[in-house]
Amino acid sequence: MSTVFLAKNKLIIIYGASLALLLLILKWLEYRFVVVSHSFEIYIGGIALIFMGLGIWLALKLAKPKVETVIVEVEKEVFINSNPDFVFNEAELEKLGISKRELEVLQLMSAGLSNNEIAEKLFVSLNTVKTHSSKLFEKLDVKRRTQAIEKAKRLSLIQ
Amino acid sequence: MSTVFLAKNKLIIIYGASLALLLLILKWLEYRFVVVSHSFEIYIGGIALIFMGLGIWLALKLAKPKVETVIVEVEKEVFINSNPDFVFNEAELEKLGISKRELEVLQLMSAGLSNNEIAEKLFVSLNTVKTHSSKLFEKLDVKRRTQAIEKAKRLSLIQ
DNA sequence: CTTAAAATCACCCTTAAGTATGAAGGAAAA
DNA sequence: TTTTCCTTCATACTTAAGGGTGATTTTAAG
Repeated sequence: MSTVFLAKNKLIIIYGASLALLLLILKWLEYRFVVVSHSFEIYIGGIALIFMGLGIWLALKLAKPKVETVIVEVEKEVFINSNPDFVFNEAELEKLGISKRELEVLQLMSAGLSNNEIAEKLFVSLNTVKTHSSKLFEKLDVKRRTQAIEKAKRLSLIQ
Repeated sequence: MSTVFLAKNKLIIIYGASLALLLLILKWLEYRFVVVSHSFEIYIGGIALIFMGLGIWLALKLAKPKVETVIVEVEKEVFINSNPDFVFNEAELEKLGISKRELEVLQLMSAGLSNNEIAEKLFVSLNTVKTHSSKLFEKLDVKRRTQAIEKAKRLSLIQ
């Protein structure tokens, strides 16, 4: 308890001790002043210097440290896989009669997946994916998946 | 020149002026001391307070600020699908070692053309297109043309 | 409760895509 | 001048993609 008290009030104790020491020096200087009567300016100068030093020390110890914040900008590239100004063209989707599952297949096609990978991802057979893609090509009036991707992107059916 | 000098030595000038003012106060207090002979302690206390204040002010003014480095990660959004502000990533193209002809094939692939159509358009044989596309896939580290298109768009190699 | 569309899957077949390997001419760099 | 890369093309082969047809089950709408 007492050690904690000492540690917490360390600065105050040091400051108090310093003041006591200063008073002693003052008394001694006063005595000297009485003996050597014409050293008044030196005495005042000493007091001034000591208290200025104390002020500096106090300020440096107690003042909140000035913090100069240096902002280092670290560029972190974030690839956005979605166009911010992408608006899904639901009207066109309905107009073409493309179903939910077909759209899913289309999106995965566009991501570069093969029919087999799409089948695995959607937990259906390869044949199912082929059926979906075939119907998709009919509805989009295209012949290949690459054309389907190009057209779907152009029509804002996919991002 | 003189204004610059004044600005640069502002602190020193202010400090000098403060010292001059203090000397005046000192002299005045000295006069008071002569008149009212028993106010010595008050005089000393005043000196002490003034110089301590000066010390504190000096310390606060002249103290070197602690430099705190704050690393701020600035997310640099890299949009890849937006057509209007498309910037061709030539650096990435060179980095991957993709040739002019390979880029042409890539662009036509992305437009939805088949290898045969690309061959016709570029007046080369189907085998040549296949060679180009194979090397393209190697360089892009992909396995299919749909993947190549997706990655190339992501890297801003094509629009 | 029908009915139609959607989703699922299968089989067979054709075509396209992609791999591997080799080769030859041309242009630019070492 | 040699070397390297690009471009071109060929053959043979494997795998993926796509078309056609038919069938079953599920789901949502009339």
